Amino acid sequence: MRPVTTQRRDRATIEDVASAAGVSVATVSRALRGLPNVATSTRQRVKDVAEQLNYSPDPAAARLAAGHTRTVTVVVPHLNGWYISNVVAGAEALCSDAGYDVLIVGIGSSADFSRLLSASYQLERRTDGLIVIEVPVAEHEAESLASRGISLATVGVAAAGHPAIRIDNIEVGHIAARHLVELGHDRVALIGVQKQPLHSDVAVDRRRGYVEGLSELGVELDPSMFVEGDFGIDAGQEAMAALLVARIPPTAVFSLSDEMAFGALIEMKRRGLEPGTDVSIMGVDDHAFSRVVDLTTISHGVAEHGIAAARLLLAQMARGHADRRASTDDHQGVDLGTASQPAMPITLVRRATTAAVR
Amino acid sequence: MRPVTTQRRDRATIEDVASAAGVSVATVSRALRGLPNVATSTRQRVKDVAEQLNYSPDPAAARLAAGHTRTVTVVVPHLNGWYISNVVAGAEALCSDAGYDVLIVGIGSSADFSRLLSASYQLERRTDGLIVIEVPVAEHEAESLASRGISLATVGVAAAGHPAIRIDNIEVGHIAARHLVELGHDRVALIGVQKQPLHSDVAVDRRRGYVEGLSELGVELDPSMFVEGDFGIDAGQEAMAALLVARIPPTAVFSLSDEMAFGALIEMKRRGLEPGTDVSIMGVDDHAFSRVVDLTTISHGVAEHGIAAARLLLAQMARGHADRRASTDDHQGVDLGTASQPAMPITLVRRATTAAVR
DNA sequence: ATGAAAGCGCTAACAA
DNA sequence: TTGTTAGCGCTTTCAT
Repeated sequence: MRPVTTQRRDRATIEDVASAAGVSVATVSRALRGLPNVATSTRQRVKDVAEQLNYSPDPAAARLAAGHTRTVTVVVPHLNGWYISNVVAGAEALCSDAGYDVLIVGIGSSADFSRLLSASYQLERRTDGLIVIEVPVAEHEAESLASRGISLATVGVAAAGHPAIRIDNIEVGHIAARHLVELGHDRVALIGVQKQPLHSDVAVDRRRGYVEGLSELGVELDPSMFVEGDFGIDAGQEAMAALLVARIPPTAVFSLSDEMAFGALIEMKRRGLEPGTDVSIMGVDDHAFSRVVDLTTISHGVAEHGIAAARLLLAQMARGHADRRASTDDHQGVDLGTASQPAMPITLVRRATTAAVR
Repeated sequence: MRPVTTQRRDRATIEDVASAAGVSVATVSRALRGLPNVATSTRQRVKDVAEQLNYSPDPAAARLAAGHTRTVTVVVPHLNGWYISNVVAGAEALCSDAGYDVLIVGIGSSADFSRLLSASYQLERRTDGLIVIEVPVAEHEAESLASRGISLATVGVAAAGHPAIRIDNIEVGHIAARHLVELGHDRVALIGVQKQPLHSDVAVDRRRGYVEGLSELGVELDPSMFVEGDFGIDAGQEAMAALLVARIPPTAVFSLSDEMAFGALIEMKRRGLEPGTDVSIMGVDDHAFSRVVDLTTISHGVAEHGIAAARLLLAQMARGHADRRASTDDHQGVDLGTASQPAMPITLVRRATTAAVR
């Protein structure tokens, strides 16, 4: 019964490997990291010894010495929405396959985000890259990141000079307008006018596209038919309640998110109204649950968005490495990130909650 | 146009603070970390200087020197289920408020988890504590963690000797049995027999409680009425389809998760069956959308579970610190973690999908 | 209460 | 191709 004192000294260090393989630590480091200028035979021997000793470099030591962290940070407004969880899932899978640790940070307000970026938080000492999901990034923030050597890819929002995964939200609005008008609706509402704490421009764009689409199709707008919503279920229910008591209620409503549409559905049921028959309603997201209630919606990738963002980020970080290796000299910081990717695909999914006006 | 070479040398180090405050680095370190044996005046001065210099310690350096990481790792089977996302959300919030970085790792198979724990991954160099959500932890794994000084708290699964947040899943089964039998059902089914890649015992326990409850109430069991399901929507739909084509279909079904119940609902609608009227169905979780379809379910905390787990973990880690500080000598590793917490509360939520048998 | 100095385990110049 | 060595920025004895 040995006195378990501490678990000190059972972990192999680079020196153990070096002496066991009969080379210097520098060679071990090079060999294991796939750097050039190592004889194939040496490299193999080192690898074998390392494996046998169960060695792998201490991340903290490597970070301290090398200056980068092999860590990516995923920034989200919250983790309990369907869309965001799925994006995170996709991003995490790819990053961790690529050997990166992935940190996650939930942002309650834009103040939280500033704090994350504030000099004193030492973000650049914690992470090599950021995947920011639906949290707006101000121009000076984007620049600050670039100048600090932190790579960035965004999802659902844009950041000047950095790659972004997004869908064409204007087009989303157009599609909704077209679909509803084709069904003969002309008293149409919208749920989801900005009211979020952390406001991105997805709401703004979808709305704009909707408005544009409607007027192009000659449909008159009634501003009172545009109601607030934070993209959650409850907001949707409240919004629908407000719409249904209007002097002249809408015959169709476009909800900027499926979740709000679900709330709206609750309210309709409460009032004995049949979706599609009494009032048409459609959302955006193709939430897993939309199929359950047969909600017409506009579908886009989810995990795909996370994967795509991760891919861009990884590429950017790899490029950064190369750069650093190549030119120790100047290059104006802010040109990283080939920016604007093509918009991700979206498609209208016609289901039962929208139908021709009676 | 200065040659932006690199962003080197604008970050304050502990030495900058030391010299600016006219003390040694050791004193700065003590002062800033709230250690004893620092004159109040000195401490204040150091703090002021640090603030002014926008100093904060480099995490990698601190980790390397101190041996712990101020990082907690959340381990999940996947991130796209409603329950798990919410648990993660709660845990993340608490841990990051406590000043910990939170890493997230998605486990595809139990092999992935073993890899995480394998000596060569150096988990103890990456994290101080683990929150494991619905990923089974083998006994030797739990011991290994304890001996390596990694704290552990689990959610939805147990790990010998470590605190766990859980609900009484046997009781969940009992509640379901009682509810259905009280409504007069006696041909009852169950959806969700284990079929998951990473199988915990929640399914086993719920089922067992259900079976027990039913027999206690004198209801006969038909094994063919127990069908597989991986807790997702599609599985629920398939399961329900199978049940409905049985020679004698059930009059009520208990789905081990709300999501599977949603799938079942789809199938019922597809066949023109009315939930509650034609067949009663209930789930477990009180998923956000259960309200939308008026699903009877068994509710439990969600974010609360994550928060509770985080709380236990933080306490444990704090205790670990104290221990280390107090006795540099022996103490049998595996006694950390006061283990078994009381089960978290659960409640039956009666809604429209269950009703008295006709 | 404070300081000096020895690492923590690795990476990256620079030499050889 | 390989080895030597100077850090990276902090924590922690051990002195004082």
